[in-house]
Amino acid sequence: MAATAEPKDAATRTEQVFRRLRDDLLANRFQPNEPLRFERMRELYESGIAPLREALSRLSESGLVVQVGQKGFRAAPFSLEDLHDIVETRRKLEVLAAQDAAQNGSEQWESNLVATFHRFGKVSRSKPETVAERAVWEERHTEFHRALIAGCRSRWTQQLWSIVFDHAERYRRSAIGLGHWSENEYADHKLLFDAAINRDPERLGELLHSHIGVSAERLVMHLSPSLAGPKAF
Amino acid sequence: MAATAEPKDAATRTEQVFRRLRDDLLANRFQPNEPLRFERMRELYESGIAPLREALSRLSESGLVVQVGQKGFRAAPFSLEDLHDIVETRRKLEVLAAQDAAQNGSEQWESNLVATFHRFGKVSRSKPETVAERAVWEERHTEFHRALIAGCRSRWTQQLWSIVFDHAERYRRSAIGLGHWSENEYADHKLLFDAAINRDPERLGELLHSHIGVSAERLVMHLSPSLAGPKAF
DNA sequence: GAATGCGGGGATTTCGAAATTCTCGGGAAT
DNA sequence: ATTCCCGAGAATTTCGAAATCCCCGCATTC
Repeated sequence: MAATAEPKDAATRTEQVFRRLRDDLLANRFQPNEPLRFERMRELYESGIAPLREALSRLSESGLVVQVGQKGFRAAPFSLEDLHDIVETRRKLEVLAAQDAAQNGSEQWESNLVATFHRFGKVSRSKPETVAERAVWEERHTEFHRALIAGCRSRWTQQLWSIVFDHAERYRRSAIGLGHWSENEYADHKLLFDAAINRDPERLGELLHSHIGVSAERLVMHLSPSLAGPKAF
Repeated sequence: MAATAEPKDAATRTEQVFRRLRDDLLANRFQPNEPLRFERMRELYESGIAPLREALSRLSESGLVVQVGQKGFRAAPFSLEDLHDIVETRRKLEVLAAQDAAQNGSEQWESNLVATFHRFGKVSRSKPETVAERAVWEERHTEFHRALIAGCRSRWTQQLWSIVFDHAERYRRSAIGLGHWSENEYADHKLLFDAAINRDPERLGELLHSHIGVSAERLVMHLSPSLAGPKAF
């Protein structure tokens, strides 16, 4: 048996396509509202139509793609209104979940959070320059927030949080290259980390609330120009 | 142009299968954890395999069915733990959404709520006896709760609420025939309705919190015997 | 007797093509 | 000039069968 458990068999082709498609969507490798035609998808993902349709169907259920009538699939559109809603919904869920984790998280949650924050810290002390560095930073950042709420007792809250966090990440990553970066990413998250480890739900809630709010404001500032058009996309 | 908008073209076969499958799942016409084999599904829904797989994929994304490895699809299992989680998550979302609706709901939301409560009232003054009556009651009940939060400004909160409410409804309807019915369904919902119309978020929140809590307790009492087994299903 | 390896049967998964539907430009009628 | 209709091309949707994989019983071996 290997060191770390690796359940990622990538068993079925639908699964592979689903994961790669989701990655590409979150990385904005498709334009918002761009039609996802099968001919092109077949080449891109080296698959028949059946697995593609299944993966796209699943993604349409969580809103990353939209399926119109008999007109196929498109990458989900962007809009300032949607961004605002996403952020607010994520904020409520994450505050609830994190506070519950701070109160009821297990020993194992705590130690996993320490390890995850350590990994996040290593890539957050300086601004990521290359695309690859930025991708790693995003991964670690997501990992940290997930680890923060992983101690929450409600599986469903975590599941719903994942959905809106995905959408938030899609917006966030669309601002890469627009100079979207804050100098105190590390310090901000350190505060969250400390409040969680100190089991201080009150403070953790306040910090999270403002952290998400501030990040969102900065994001809206960067994205407003491109999203302000008359039609939402 | 017809009187009321009817966008239900039932255009694509996948859509039809999806809707019917979802209905059958919510009505517990499949046993929890029951394998959903394609041979049988083909006969039941008069469809090829492709639309079935797509519908099942979408349903697996929201958790009504689970897809195992290369072993196909099953109806989602039941467990007391899951029920508890569902109820708590729904409670938080619905309280948040309803309070926002009470504060910010439009004129149109208000009038639609009146109409919906009227329809609900007509079937809630006496206990539904036949299966058909009970089905109508469930429909109107869902309609009322949806209309209550429809005034909420957050589309995403409403969307996430829909997911957990579906699961809650599945549990609730599994208790039909076990004498699961309360005499004061009408009175309880009348209080909610009044608080919403009076734009009293504080009171509406409290009422909803206890309404969902009480309903859940009664439900757990009825379902505990069948769900208490060593294995979750 | 218990554990291991091997096929047969059944079920899922995937493919390639047929059927259906939509798009869009050109032409006729008003 | 504008509107409406129609048909060719293109794209989606659906089907039936081939390919693949899993379960399970049985024989073999230690």
